[in-house]
Amino acid sequence: MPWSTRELAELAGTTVKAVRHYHKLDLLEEPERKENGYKQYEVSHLVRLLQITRLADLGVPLGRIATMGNADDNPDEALRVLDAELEGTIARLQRIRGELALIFENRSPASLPAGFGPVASTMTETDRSLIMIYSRVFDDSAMQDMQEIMSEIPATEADKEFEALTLDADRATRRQLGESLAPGLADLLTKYEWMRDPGSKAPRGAAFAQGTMGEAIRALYNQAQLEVLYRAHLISTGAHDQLTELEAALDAQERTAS
Amino acid sequence: MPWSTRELAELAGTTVKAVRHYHKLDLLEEPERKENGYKQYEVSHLVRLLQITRLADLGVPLGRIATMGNADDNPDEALRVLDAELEGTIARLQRIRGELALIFENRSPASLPAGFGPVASTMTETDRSLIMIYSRVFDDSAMQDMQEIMSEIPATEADKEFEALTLDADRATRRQLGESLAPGLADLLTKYEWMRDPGSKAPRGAAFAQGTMGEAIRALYNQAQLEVLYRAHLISTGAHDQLTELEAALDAQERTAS
DNA sequence: TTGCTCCTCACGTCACGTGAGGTGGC
DNA sequence: TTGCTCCTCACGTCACGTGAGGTGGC
Repeated sequence: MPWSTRELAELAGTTVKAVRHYHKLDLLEEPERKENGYKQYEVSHLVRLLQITRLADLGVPLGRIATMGNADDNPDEALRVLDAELEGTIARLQRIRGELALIFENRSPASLPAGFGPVASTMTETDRSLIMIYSRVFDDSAMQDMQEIMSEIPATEADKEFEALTLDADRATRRQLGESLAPGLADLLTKYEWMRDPGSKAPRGAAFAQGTMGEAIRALYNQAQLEVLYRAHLISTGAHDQLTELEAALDAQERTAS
Repeated sequence: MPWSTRELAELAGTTVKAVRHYHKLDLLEEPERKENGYKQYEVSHLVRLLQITRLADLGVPLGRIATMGNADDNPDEALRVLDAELEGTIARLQRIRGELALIFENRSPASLPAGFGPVASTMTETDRSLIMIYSRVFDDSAMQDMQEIMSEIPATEADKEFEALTLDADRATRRQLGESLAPGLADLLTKYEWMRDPGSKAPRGAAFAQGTMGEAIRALYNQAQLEVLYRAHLISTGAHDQLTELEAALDAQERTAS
């Protein structure tokens, strides 16, 4: 007594839909039918179906099963290929699990690049956004340095004040804060020479790096913070002329406003 | 200067199509557009896109990313789930690699159930088909026994003769071969008690097992072989009456034919 | 008649990729 | 005008799953 589609599927440990799918792909021959159109499967179909499901369970794509013939031949090139693919997949998944382990260990947000986990708790949302963007612009050595900075240099009072600085901060406050931040910035520029020329650590070019960094900083800080950053930058690089120019421009602005 | 779709995608290390896909799934907000309809992405979009690609790279499904909010929160339940899934996936793939290693080691056909690799070379195509089908009908202990039989009991002259037996084999040949095979079969029935009642090792029921086995055997052996098997079975189980009946039936058949 | 099986489309899933067909910018 | 970019559908991929809508068997 031949088998119905359901019986065949259950014998092979698969589903009716899968069997029909294999017919459509010409992996499995269609059997004779009864007068009413019902399919009648024979042992040959079962054997073939078992071959298909075995290979499919091993992870061989159906398209490859088709070209493997009956695959009862000896260990095929296709299986070697599959094995190599599996090796790669396993390695990739294990790397991911490694990253997840670090995330769990540090309770760090998943979106930070690897390595910043341990210092994530000391970072503001703005810091994190900047780091995410920088990691797309700078090379690994630069990111290493930034990580070092984050973990080794404690936030000063001035840093905290800077973070909290609002748009309406007055000029004296902005000037003082710029001056307070300058020494720390100068230290950084001494310790990390490349920061004077960040483009040198940007694989996609200095112009690209400058543009992206600028865009990020302008979006993430308010106007008062941007001025303070600019002041600290000018002081720490000894650009006194430009500092004088800035003060003059602000004088002019105030006069216009009043 | 805001970014175009392509620029944004490249900054984030992904593709234009992926970005558009995230829009369609409402994972990423659509930016303002220029008069000509071109999209203009800001830093906020880049930050969000980097979050999305990071999670997607970790293997979080996009639908889950959507419900994770900005996912900048601490290690989320979703990541624990993901980690557990990864653990399972890796284990499964490693099991598969283990099976592949056995296949390579024994140069055995992939479609045989695990364990039959080492004896595959001694098996005929018919043997392999039978084993594949039996493995869907009998439990592991029964399959273990069959493997033992295959590996420990060498093929006799009679076995080889049986395999080669064609439909036109004459009655004397059939009778002799049945008698030659009977002692081996009797040994099996002594050593493996359950073979007298194979249904006892069939998780899906004795009737199902009988039906499937019968179907398989009838399809894989020719009429002469089937008769020889029947003879050996009757002799080894001591069913002399039925053997006499068989001979009588064959006598009658010959008379009719002549 | 009822409930169950079998059949054949056709569309859905997942994360995009691949054109098609049209427009804008230089 | 040419070549390149951007845009929006619409369909394809992979291995089936999920109905829909209809028929046969008891």
